[in-house]
Amino acid sequence: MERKVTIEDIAKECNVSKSTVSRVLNNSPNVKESTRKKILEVIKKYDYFPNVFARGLIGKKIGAIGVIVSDITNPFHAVLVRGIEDICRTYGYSLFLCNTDGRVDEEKKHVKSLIQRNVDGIIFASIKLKDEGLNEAKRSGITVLLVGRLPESAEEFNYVIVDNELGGYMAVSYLISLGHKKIAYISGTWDTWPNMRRFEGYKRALEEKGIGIDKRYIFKGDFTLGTAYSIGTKILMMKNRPSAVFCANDMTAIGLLEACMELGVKVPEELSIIGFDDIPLSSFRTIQLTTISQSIYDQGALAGKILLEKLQKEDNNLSQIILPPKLIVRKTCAPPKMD
Amino acid sequence: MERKVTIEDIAKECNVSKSTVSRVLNNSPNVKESTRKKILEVIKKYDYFPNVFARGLIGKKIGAIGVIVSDITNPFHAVLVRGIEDICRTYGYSLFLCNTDGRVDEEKKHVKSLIQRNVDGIIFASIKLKDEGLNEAKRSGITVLLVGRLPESAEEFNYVIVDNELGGYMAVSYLISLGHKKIAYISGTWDTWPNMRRFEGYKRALEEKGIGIDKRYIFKGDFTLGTAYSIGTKILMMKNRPSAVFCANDMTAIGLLEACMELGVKVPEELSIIGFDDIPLSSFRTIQLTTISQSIYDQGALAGKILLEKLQKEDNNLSQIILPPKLIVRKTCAPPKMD
DNA sequence: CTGAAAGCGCTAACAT
DNA sequence: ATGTTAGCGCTTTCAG
Repeated sequence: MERKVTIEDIAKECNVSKSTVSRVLNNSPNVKESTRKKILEVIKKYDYFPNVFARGLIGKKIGAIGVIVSDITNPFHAVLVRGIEDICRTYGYSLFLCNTDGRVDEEKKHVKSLIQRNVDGIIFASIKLKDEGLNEAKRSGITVLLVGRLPESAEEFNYVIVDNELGGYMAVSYLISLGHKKIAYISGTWDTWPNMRRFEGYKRALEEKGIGIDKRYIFKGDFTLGTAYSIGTKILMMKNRPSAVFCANDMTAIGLLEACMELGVKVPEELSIIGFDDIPLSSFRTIQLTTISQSIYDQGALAGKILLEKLQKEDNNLSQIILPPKLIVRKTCAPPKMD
Repeated sequence: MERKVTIEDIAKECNVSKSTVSRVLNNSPNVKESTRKKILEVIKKYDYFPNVFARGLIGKKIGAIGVIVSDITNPFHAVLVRGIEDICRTYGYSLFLCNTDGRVDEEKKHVKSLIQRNVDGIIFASIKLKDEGLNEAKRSGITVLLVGRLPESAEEFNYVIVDNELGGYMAVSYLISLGHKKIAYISGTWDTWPNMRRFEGYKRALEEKGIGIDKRYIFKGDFTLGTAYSIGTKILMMKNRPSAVFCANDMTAIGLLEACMELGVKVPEELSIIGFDDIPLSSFRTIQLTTISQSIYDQGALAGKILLEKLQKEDNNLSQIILPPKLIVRKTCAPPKMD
């Protein structure tokens, strides 16, 4: 448990004042090349690093950001966080992980704690349509960035998202192009940005092709496998059963898939299923889900990159990135059975 | 971007010195009850919290720990981290997440950075048999705790693990009790504590029942689905094919399952498969893997709890907890086909 | 029981 | 180009 070496120690060893050491630490140009070199050497020799707290105390950057997700156990969030963390590492940043389970009070607590810790930035991955934590963060002056989801009004925020409306449109258009007309939607948690946007896309595709929306084909889920499973069994027992289902996310699709398995309904022969997200699970050989890809990892990495660049350059311009979704054709969609 | 309220502000408002405020902040007994009450009130009124950096600067606890995993994308780690984080939240602690991809240099970097940040403790979830980062952390005087895996010599560390040898023994004993004799093992990354211990269990079960070890039935994998899949196809084409396979972890088992699916081998009728870990995926209706449960979430939560208790009580005794594994019977094991 | 003052390690004026 | 000094917010002797 060795005493930690301080800027003073380095200064002494080099016969300079700590200001000079501080200057080379902060890349000030006003240092003679020879002294800079020497100081750098000694720093290396002692494996010295500036004390984060002394720095933090005077309000400087501390090289850490917070990431708020609803549940790291959800593969979508895990992959997203991984993308962010990888970027953090290359920039020498550390990452505070916060799980909220989608609860506003937990989110607010986390935001408060992150503000106290004076993090340089916060990435929100599980924003609500109305989000208090977000506003609190904004008010504190911390740079924030949204990934994957948007709140009601996002004009004044940095964000990286994929075009969820377009994704929904693509999914349903694909189903239609296969010949489907009776296309159901199993929603995610209703009052949520991704669900809204995907549903918009669903409606647009149907309307453009003159198919029209049948309310009996719209089911309210919550993005979880369990709920989707029970909705699935209901759908499969309907008299005028849909021939295809657009699921609000992959977990929902997989829940439905399980219901099919349980009831002996063949996919895609008797029912086409398309999801949204492209989580790792969806490409498993046992699943092979056709879906709309969000490029989750890339989305996370891009979000991290944009935030950290912004931090380093002290760039206060807004970055608002909308990525295109991608149709991933696997094995759960086929033309409808003629009957 | 309101100015932050400091201890000075509170002191002024209460007509006391900041020392007194500091005393109530630190639960010193030497404060008159009435002044304490008043100070507490004002603190609440201004929603004041002590500056983390000023505290950190003088070497006090900062209310944060680091968690080092190899990959948060791996469901095992995601669940573990979730367990830890939930406990952190109830204790008001923050959590630094570190991914290493199992690389020693990355781990060392992370450890260094955590030491610099003066975290109160570090939880290692992906320890190597020989682990430099671990020793570095130990040397720095930070409280460390190991979960799930142990290094070569763990006498001097806190840990929470499950008995992996016993788990392996239970898995293989179960297979034997079903009537299997030709039992293969697909290993994890060989030079790794869980793999070693599980393999020991495999051997003990076989030897105790007088079956003996057949080297042709031992395959070297690496805990990943992809590798397991290719090993799987090889196993299925063997002339004297095993009737059951003990897989070093669930991902391996699922890889093998996929190979079976691809080659039309029926599970469990033609091949029994048992895994290890019980990740969420294993209980999916499409998978229904029989496996050895590690109670991952509980393990994480317990680890977090023990570490934080230790931190709060400044308890330096060693805690070494060995949890029992549990056999989870689902649908991938059956008696061997008679031939 | 309470206050004054020193000091944690660093940066940023301000001098030189 | 470099040194001196004040100060960030807190805890902790040391006095009273």
